[in-house]
Amino acid sequence: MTTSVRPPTKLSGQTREEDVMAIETPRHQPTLDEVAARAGVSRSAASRVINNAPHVSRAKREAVQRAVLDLGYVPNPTARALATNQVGAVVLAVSGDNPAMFAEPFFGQVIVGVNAVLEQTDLELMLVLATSSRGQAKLEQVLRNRQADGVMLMSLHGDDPLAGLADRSHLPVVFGGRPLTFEPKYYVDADNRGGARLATEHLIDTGRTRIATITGSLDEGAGAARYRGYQEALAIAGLGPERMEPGDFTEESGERAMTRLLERCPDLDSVFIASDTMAVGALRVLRDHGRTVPGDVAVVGFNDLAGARHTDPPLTTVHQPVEALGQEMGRMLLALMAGNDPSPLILPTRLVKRQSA
Amino acid sequence: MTTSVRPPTKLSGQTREEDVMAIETPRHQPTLDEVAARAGVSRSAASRVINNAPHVSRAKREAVQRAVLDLGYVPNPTARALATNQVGAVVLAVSGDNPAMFAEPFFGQVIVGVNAVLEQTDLELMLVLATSSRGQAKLEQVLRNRQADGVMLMSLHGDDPLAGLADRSHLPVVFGGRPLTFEPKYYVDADNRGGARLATEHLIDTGRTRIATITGSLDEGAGAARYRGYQEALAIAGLGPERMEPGDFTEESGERAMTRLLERCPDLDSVFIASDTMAVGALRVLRDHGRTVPGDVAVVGFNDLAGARHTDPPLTTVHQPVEALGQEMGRMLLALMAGNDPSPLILPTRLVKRQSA
DNA sequence: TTGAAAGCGCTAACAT
DNA sequence: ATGTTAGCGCTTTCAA
Repeated sequence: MTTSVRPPTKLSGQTREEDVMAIETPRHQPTLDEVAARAGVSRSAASRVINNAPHVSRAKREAVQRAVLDLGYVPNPTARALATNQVGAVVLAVSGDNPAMFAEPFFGQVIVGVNAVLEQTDLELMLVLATSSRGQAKLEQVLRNRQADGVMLMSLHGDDPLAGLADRSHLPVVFGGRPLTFEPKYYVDADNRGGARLATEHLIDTGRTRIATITGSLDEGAGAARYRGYQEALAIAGLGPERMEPGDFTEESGERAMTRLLERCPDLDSVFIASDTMAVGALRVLRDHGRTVPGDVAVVGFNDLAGARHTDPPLTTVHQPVEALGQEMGRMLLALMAGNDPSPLILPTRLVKRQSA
Repeated sequence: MTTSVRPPTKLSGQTREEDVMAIETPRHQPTLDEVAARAGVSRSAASRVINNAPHVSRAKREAVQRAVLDLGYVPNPTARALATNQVGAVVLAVSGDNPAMFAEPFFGQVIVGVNAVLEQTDLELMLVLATSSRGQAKLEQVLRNRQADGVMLMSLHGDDPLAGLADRSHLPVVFGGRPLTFEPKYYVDADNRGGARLATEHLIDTGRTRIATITGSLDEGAGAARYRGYQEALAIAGLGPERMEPGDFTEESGERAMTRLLERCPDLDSVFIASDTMAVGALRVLRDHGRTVPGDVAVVGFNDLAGARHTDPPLTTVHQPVEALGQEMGRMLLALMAGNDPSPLILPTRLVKRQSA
């Protein structure tokens, strides 16, 4: 009945504090001193046991362990952080101009991967959506204040300020994907260029000769790499001229680009599209223009989204191991934090053949 | 060239420490004592200014402010946390048996919403995927150790242990969605029951009389609520008997359920399906069985996923404001942490009419 | 209004 | 092997 300033957060107010005088009264987190007292040893001894450092007699070690168990002691991470200057957390920062972009399933998959490896450790995961200037400022705070022991950076655009931020922090940094303007020392990337080549070569192998492309944002690493893969495949096969129309990974841009492509190069017999999302838009435009797929025009997408199986016709596309990407980012960061010097990683992509090409 | 134990994390090793003797030498984070010294005041005075507490003369206040600016002082959050027992972070925990589930766009959207409101504050966002027992243990750690000042809990199943965990932590907790077994004091939910009624009533209004349903997991709040909405609409219209077949929100379960439904109730003229994902599977089964949509069978889904627009035919479905859900969860948690007593919230859903019904 | 001093809970250097 | 002693950087009594 008392109205306290602190929010009343019990879900079910069934037990009052006084009711329980039993052994289990976990209101108070025991401290290291209490453990030491209970075990009849000095605090440093207790500390040594807890961080299993050497120089502790077997007897004392066991006494401390018992006390820890009895008291249910858990070291206070904040105090430890203050003393060691290590906080026990890493941050995953996602760049981008549009916050909503983060809602794409891609990031969720990456997080699942990252989480899978972090789960094996005692590190916590902080998430920063550095999509607004406010978001960037927050990341800056986190890095400056060392609220994290390591950083993962994703989907940087052009000359993204985040790279500089992370660099200045002198924290271990791993990049997810390579920015355009420089090659980070530590990164995990999907083989976008190779995947695009695979896709284009598949078009070539199935007899197409007038192969167009709709690119993603060319100021992003992935967009540029996929475009280069297309160009390479064409060059190797001696199949110019290239027919390209830029998009920005959105469905609408896929529609617009396909429309323009149809105007500019009515003779095209196939198109490699740098994302499934754009491909969905492009398929609709093709249908509206009376072109059959894959009869008149073969289409290959990129990403292998869940929906790619259900387009009409089902989309042939390039699969990239997104969850593995997250896992490897996590592993690489752990390696870095352990003082190792891991190699950058490029994960293979593969073609998933369905009906559209 | 020196190989240190600490990972070398500079991206571009262009400047050596000695090179810069200029004003900008931000290697060392200034401490409060340094600010105080620079301003010629005591540490407590400086502290008061920084936390804009009263009892500081105008002169000193300004001196401190100048020193802060000069030195680029930022309080150390860890030290502050140790002293105040408030860490400046909140945790978003997602329950569920399958980690991969988190990859669904739903959670990304929620996070975008949560982030939008957290961005206005100095709070950091921690993410815990409590999908494995290890994940649950981590959440337990975080709560026990007070590594967060507040908790948001999502998609709890049946009698999820997370609820108890959060309760015992005595931290402010808000639920995203309502668990089945109890009604939390603070929650934000979408109007699942209302949405299901809307959907079913639409079927009724367009002349359907033999209306079936494919439910989601009935041990989840959303699944159960949508089923109840269907039942209510039928009851109000006097349109029994109900034709229901349980699913679990996955596409495969949608296929299976639709197949069984067609066997059990070959006369059905419409079906309300508790998720778009299941609806995709069901549409395929209907097509395979030669039933036209919406001619023979009208179909309404739930969620309004991005893909719902592109099914064949485009799916009529119930839209829920997912990003707003995240925002309101964030707001509610802030209110709780500020010592207020916010009301639980149910966000409206609405029917999006496309071609399938 | 002001400053001194005592913590917060832990780690680590040092002496024994 | 063990304990003592300083911190880590901040907040917060308390006395002046």
